[in-house]
Amino acid sequence: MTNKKSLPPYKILYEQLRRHITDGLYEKGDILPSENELCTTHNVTRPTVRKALDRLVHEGYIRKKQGKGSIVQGQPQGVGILSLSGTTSAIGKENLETKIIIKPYLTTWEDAFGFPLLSYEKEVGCYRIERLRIINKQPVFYDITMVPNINLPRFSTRNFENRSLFEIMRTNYQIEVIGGEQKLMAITANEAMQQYFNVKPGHPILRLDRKMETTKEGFFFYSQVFCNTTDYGLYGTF
Amino acid sequence: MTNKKSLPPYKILYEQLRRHITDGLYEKGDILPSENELCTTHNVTRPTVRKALDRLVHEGYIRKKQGKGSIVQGQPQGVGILSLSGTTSAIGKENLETKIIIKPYLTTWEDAFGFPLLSYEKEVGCYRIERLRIINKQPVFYDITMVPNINLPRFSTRNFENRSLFEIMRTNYQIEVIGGEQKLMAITANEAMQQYFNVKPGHPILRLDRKMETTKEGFFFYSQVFCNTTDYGLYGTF
DNA sequence: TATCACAACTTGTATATACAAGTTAATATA
DNA sequence: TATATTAACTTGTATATACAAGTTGTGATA
Repeated sequence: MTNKKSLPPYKILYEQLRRHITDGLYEKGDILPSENELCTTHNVTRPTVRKALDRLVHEGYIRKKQGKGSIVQGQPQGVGILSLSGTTSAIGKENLETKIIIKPYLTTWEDAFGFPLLSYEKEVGCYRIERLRIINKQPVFYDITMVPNINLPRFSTRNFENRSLFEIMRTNYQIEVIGGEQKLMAITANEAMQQYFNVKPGHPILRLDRKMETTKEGFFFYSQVFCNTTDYGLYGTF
Repeated sequence: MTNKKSLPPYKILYEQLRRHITDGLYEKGDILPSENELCTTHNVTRPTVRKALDRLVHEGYIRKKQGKGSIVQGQPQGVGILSLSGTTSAIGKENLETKIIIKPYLTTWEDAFGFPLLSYEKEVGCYRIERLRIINKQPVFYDITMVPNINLPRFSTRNFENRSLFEIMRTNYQIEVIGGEQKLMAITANEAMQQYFNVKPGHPILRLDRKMETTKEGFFFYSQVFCNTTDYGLYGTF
């Protein structure tokens, strides 16, 4: 909360409502307080409230109905392909277990999953982390993330077990994902995938390569997610 | 243009700017006229202009930079997984050829690709169409679309060859896609896919099942897209 | 010619106000 | 008790105005 006061009021309201939804204070189907009510309780005017709500609409948290209210959609689901969420918020914490296969370590870049790197990114090296996501005791996602080594104190000593990388970036470094690019393709399982997902050679695997753009100018990070979609496809709303 | 006059001014402006971008009047990197300039030329006020521009930002057409201007990003790319675009706008018309394998015909529903159907949807039956999308002479997408038979005069006689279904819905029926749900998974090629994509058994295929929600209340349509991603993965920004 | 300061532009954020259009609740009447 | 009408709520759309903060261009000066 150290720098919350410096945020514009519409962002404060947006954050609070978003957190209320993701924390379950509002459930799917609930109706948020009306715009007028939010004006009163937050001491702002209606255009400010509407700007916060519009962003919640844009990100899939709520849906508005003229004359009725703002209806909670619940948390947008689907691994980041459809929203800015990371895997954790896509699947939901209660069903997802994150296992750190390789803790973050500082290294030089391999390629950034096919995305071109800028020269200063190459210079600073990156933290590389490998994780396995398990849903109901079943390995479903294997992902590799590379984060450039730019002003990330104590990054490699943080606890990533069962925590969202997006949340860690956001709360510890004030770095928020604001967009990015991604590529999707179907491949067959290589040996690492066969091992992690316990599947046979030839098993189809979904691969998602992503370049995340952030609020910190010139700071991108990269991830590659392999998904065994036999039991859990990727699902999302848009 | 028959009902353009009944649209609110911010939507008219949004539509015009969107079309200017998709038609290539503005190219990636160009800067749109300033907000003040758009106020003058469209005889509206700045909040109205900003609402139109905000929607363009939201959909990935432009990016705003404080003090500088609204920078054109070009058309958002990536098959619908990341935006409301259909396949045609995702890949770009010049590289994409759409071949109608089975013209739209009225039929009863098979299941809607795993999405539950409402009883009135079952009652009215649907138009089913199968298409093959070819990029640089190479079949890449095979898709099946089912559209409920609700007030769609002359639907089955329209020309879908090399045209966007989204555009046809939009211009002929004033039905716009406003969101939806989708599922993604990796499978191996079945016999139809082996034939259409000219691939061997066991070849990995990306499957995308979608339920489109529209501006017409209670009107959804459904599609299932199979992608051979060997040469063309799905790409998008978000 | 280069540099600095300032003006003039841009977008970002916000208040205030008003009316349109949709939904729901309350009240009157049959 | 049921129905219809109206009031009171909701979101949708818009104008007007003001100041903050970022970027760029212009003019003055060294």
